[in-house]
Amino acid sequence: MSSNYKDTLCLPKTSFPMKANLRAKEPEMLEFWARINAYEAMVQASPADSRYVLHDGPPYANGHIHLGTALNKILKDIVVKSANMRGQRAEYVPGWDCHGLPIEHKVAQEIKKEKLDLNTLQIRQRCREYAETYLDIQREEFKRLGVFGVWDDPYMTMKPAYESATASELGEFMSTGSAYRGKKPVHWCCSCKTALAEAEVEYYDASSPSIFVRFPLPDEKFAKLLPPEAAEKAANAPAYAVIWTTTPWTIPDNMAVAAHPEFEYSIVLAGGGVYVVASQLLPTLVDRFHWADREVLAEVPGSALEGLEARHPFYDRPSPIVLADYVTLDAGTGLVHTAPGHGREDFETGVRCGLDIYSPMDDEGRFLPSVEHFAGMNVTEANPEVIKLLTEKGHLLAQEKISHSYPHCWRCKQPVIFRATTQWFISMETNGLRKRALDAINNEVRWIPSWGRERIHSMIENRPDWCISRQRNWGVPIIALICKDCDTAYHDGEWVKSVAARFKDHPLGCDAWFEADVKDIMPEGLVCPKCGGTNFVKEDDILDVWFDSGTSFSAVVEQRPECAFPADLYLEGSDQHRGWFHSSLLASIGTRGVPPYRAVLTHGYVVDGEGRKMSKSIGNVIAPQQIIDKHGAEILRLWVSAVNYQEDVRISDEILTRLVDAYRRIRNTARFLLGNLADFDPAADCVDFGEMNPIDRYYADLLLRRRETMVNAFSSFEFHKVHHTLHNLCVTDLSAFYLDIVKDRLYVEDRDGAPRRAAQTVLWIALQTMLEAMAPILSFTAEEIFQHLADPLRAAMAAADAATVFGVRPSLPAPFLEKAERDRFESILAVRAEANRAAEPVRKRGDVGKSLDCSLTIQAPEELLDALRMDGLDLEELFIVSKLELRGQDHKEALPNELVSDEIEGLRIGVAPAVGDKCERCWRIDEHVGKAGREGVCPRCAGVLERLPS
RNA sequence: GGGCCUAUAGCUCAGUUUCGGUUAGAGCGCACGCCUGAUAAGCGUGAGGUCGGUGGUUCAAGUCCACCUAGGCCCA
Repeated sequence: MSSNYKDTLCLPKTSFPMKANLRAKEPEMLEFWARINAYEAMVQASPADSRYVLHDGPPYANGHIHLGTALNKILKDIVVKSANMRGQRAEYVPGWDCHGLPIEHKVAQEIKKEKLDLNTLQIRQRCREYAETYLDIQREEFKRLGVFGVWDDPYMTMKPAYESATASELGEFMSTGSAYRGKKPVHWCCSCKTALAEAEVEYYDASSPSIFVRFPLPDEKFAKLLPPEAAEKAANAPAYAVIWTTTPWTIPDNMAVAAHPEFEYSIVLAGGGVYVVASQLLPTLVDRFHWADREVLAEVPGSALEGLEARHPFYDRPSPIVLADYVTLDAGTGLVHTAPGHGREDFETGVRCGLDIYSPMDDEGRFLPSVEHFAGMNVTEANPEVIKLLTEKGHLLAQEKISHSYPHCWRCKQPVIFRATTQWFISMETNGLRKRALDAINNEVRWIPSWGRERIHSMIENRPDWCISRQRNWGVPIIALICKDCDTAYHDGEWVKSVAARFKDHPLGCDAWFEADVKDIMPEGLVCPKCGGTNFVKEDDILDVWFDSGTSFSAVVEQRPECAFPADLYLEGSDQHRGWFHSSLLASIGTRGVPPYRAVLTHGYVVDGEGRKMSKSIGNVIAPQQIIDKHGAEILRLWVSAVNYQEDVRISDEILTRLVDAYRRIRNTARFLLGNLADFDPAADCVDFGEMNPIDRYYADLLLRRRETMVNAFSSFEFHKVHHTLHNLCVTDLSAFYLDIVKDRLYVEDRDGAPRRAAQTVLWIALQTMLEAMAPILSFTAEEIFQHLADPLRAAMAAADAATVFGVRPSLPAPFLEKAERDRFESILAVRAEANRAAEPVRKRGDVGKSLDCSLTIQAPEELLDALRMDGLDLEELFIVSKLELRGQDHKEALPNELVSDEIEGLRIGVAPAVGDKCERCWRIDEHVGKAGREGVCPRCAGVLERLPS
């Protein structure tokens, strides 16, 4: 009986399922998008004359994607999709970084396992295949995330055209004179006869000799550091600076002694000599050197020692004292033996102080014939001989053995040495590269967040010249010819570019260089400008992979029709201030004079729920695939949108569980809107704001304001603001307020009557607002909603032929309500909140159940009563009660279950069960039920039933 | 060891800039109710915070300064 009238209601109707079943649905949606080419449809729906160029930083084609790469790609996808949704054509050309050591390593391991002996071209082919394999794997993984782009035509740094562009940019640096050949110490394996990159070096403990050596210090200026009486005592004793080293074999290549400018040094009279050592280390040294009767003559800061001329302990040459702030007091003497050809810091000191970068060794680590005492000896052989010679000269103060962490070759496990080698560099100064880059950082690029500016600025400010050469196979060759007779390099820029141009037309790109005979490459009649020789060999170094990716502006942004130089945005993790942002800036400033990007956006790292980095050893690594398998890629996308990615972002089971909850809420809200819009045709049924009641007007305006907030948040890349706004919109604005309020009207009133159509008009605005905000983030769900829209709705939202939500460009009006009207309505909502509070104890007692059971009496000051008496406002509807009465302050008797408001001065609310019978159709309680000619229903419902078509 | 960054309810975020100024906010989750016409839904109420720590400036500090702790990125 009670359900007799259910069929006469307009209840929601939709085929949109409550349960998302993302794991199963997402692959279907991806297929659908591929079939209709949704990416292309999205791009084509945006005008070509308003472009937005996000240039993809290429991930390395090795291994599976991880949460960091997923975060990065999803952020890019949100940027691209939101740009299109706002009407800017943003195309996305994904790329991969293919050359370089990690791949060459893996391939080398395979080759070793298979016991093969391959030449350069064969190795390169294996590397190429390896990169392709992982590129394909990653491409599928990225697509699975719902990321849109030209996946069937990505850029790759190993494609012939790309390699040609890279080599050509090198030619440009050669032309301007910025590129040069120079010396630099690198890790060197004497048994493999090769340079090793940092990644190829393994550290483990080894035993080394540890020796303390005195360097004669016969400098007149030294005596001036002593007070007069001390100088007298020292007058007849020879002076020495004392150093410590664990690599005796580098003593022959010593060029200086380094002191820390701020440490205090003691000048000590002991054993007939005057010694300089760091004061703090003196006690340990006294024991070690058995200085029983020592006397400290003076204490001076390291800076006072600068420029004193010590002498090499066995060669007749100076070894000046220089200053360096890497000197420590952990061990040794506080004075550091400096061999610029054999250590990284030593090298930098050498460059800074104009020392010779001296490293007279061959590829096997044997001293050259020119080296007195040690010619032909390798490191192991030279160590005892150096110690022997120092002992003979009387300069060895102590000798021990020490076990410490020492670098070894990853391949042959032998200890490695530092050796100065010939490398190629791009000068930071020659053409003012450093200064121009710093200017661009300060004036021409927007850094988001703003501290990115300072970070990259200090890196560029302090970096040494860019070493662009690697002694490897898998990369773009450094195009140059080396004179066999005098080791001079020929690298004319135009010639380099002409060789680079050939790579474009070779099926394997720069393999052209490796397979070519030098005769076919060298310019006709080339003569060495230095020695007049004509015997040249090809340079066999390759380029640093950062040079490869750093020239993507040339290979991709300038060339692809989807892009335009300079790019609007580069978007990567904050590690790329040193990496890709850095190399791209130098390459572009160096060859184009302008930065390659207008803005640079960085995101943080993905860390676990406690803020710790993910690592295999801690066992806290979460793979994207795990999350996709459990929750779906959509939840991962929602996570990206929810967190503030400018800082490190946390992920954990709890965080994901919360996001699943949020997802369900958003989905259900959309479902409710769909259900209640099933019979709505915007073209025919929309009601003007001017004809709506105050509730509809307020919420229509509120939705438009929320939309404005979200559109702005997208523009400023504050996606977490979009997320919070969208979620609050669903939870509070819609579910807890508007939807709850207008359910009555939607279900009960005349299907085609103005009151119901007005509510639907607001729902229609809500749905469009949601779809617009969801599409870039919750792409799968937005599309699913779009596909469930009834035809008239879809036609109203998109061009008639739009087959995908990404073809939609909603046109909604700006917010329209005057502030005064908003404020007035909000003061009424504040009373509503108090009414809820008042009803709670009555409900707890069981006197009333749902809100509609209640009858409210509101007593308030006249001013507030005026506000409540708003034209056209049905307070019973707004408060969702069956009866509501207002009364003035002059009433003194207490109200039933009275609540005296703490929040609003003078407000009292009484709550009682409403009087009358429950209308079987609308469930309101009314005194006139059954009295309007229909059994069990109120007069309002009787009227509606009367008008129903039979 | 150096440069840059981060720290506000169990979780995700507001509030800090240009102006330091009532009782530090939201949503989720949680607890307790209600509803059964959004139903593996929906509504209501409530309890949760020494604003990482210490010290300083000030009439007044989540907000400004110094130091410390924990964590992250990049270097050494």
